[in-house]
Amino acid sequence: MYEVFFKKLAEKITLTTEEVDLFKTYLTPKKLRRKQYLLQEGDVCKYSAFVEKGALRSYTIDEKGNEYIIQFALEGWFIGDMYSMLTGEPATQNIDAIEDSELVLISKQAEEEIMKRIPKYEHFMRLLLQNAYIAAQRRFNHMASLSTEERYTKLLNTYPEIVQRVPQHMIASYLGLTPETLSRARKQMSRK
Amino acid sequence: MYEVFFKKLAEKITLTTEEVDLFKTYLTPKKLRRKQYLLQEGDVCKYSAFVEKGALRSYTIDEKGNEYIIQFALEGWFIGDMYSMLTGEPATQNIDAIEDSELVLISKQAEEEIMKRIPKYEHFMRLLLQNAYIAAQRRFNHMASLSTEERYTKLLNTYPEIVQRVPQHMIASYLGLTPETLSRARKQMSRK
DNA sequence: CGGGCCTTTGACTGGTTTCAACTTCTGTGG
DNA sequence: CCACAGAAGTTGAAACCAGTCAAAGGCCCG
Repeated sequence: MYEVFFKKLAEKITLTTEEVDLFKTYLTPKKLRRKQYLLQEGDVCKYSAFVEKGALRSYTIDEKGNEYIIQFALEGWFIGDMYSMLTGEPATQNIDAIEDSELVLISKQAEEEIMKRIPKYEHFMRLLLQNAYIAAQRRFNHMASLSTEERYTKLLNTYPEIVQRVPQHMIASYLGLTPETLSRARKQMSRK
Repeated sequence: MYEVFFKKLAEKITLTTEEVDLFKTYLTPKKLRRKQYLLQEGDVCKYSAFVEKGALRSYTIDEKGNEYIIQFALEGWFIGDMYSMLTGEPATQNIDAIEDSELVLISKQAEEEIMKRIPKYEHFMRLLLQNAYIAAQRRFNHMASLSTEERYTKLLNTYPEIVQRVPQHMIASYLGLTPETLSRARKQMSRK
């Protein structure tokens, strides 16, 4: 149980078997069916979720019903509405499963407890957040400076798994495009 | 010396006077004139900088010479090319001063040392990164879902200081617009 | 006081969105 | 296992928003 999760931790920090056992007492497994919500806008986000298996997305919806995908999470990724979790305010994001998925849930209190008792975990989270922030900056920059085709190509090269497993209209949303525009860009590109 | 810096730390963690003294041995003050570079694309980023006074920006430049502003940093903010600093690879970002500024520099090694000797500092950085990441997600979302005018209004409400102190064409770049488009949007808005 | 940078304004262009129709794929129930 | 309904993807035409290029005015700084 929780293999992927502890493998992920092991990439950055080393835990004793006692620590692993202690750690596990704070974790909750959860399965999600395709299209099932982990979090709906308006609810308070109580858990950050680690993906053991499957694929999720987080997104917001505006007044007109348009979806804006913030993040995908495949195996080995964390997902959650950090702002809602931090402040206890209602979430602005929705999170649901793109495929049948298996998650590891960590509540806010659990996370704090773990960090207190296993400080290495805070170190791990700092490194993780650092990478996430760098990636966010880079994504931002690409969004601003690259053309439609370049953005799609970049995604294809950086995260081929995502492009393979996620429906195209969600990819479009993630890239800040309409499905029609992405479809046309792909057609254009295939002519080469 | 370093008043703003330690006030910032005190918002999240409490240091003893001994710890403060120890901390100071790792810090380097630096003054920057308006338009002076802290970091140029191609150089390796050796320091993260904390702004005691003044205003800086980080940005990238594409082949055509267009600038894309990633971040502003006023008093109390950190700035640096985290990716370059983390990996030791040449920076892709430029950082320069918008006003005459006073900085506190922390080298990568210094940072690691401090975290080892004062673990509370790693806690502080985790919280900081968490907020930075949340802000980045939110900015991203606004970029995708809001109109030109709404984006400008949002910035005006969230960071009025930035809009006041930073030249308009840099605001435009930060919002992902040309200076002309921002100028027209402002005109439009003033008609109300 | 002068020169250069910043901002504004105008005309034109082009890429993206929007709306609508059609095709293809998928999964669910009979 | 097939049939069918809904979802996903494609294609076309028209409208629109922002970008580009060019020029003029204003303001700041040396």
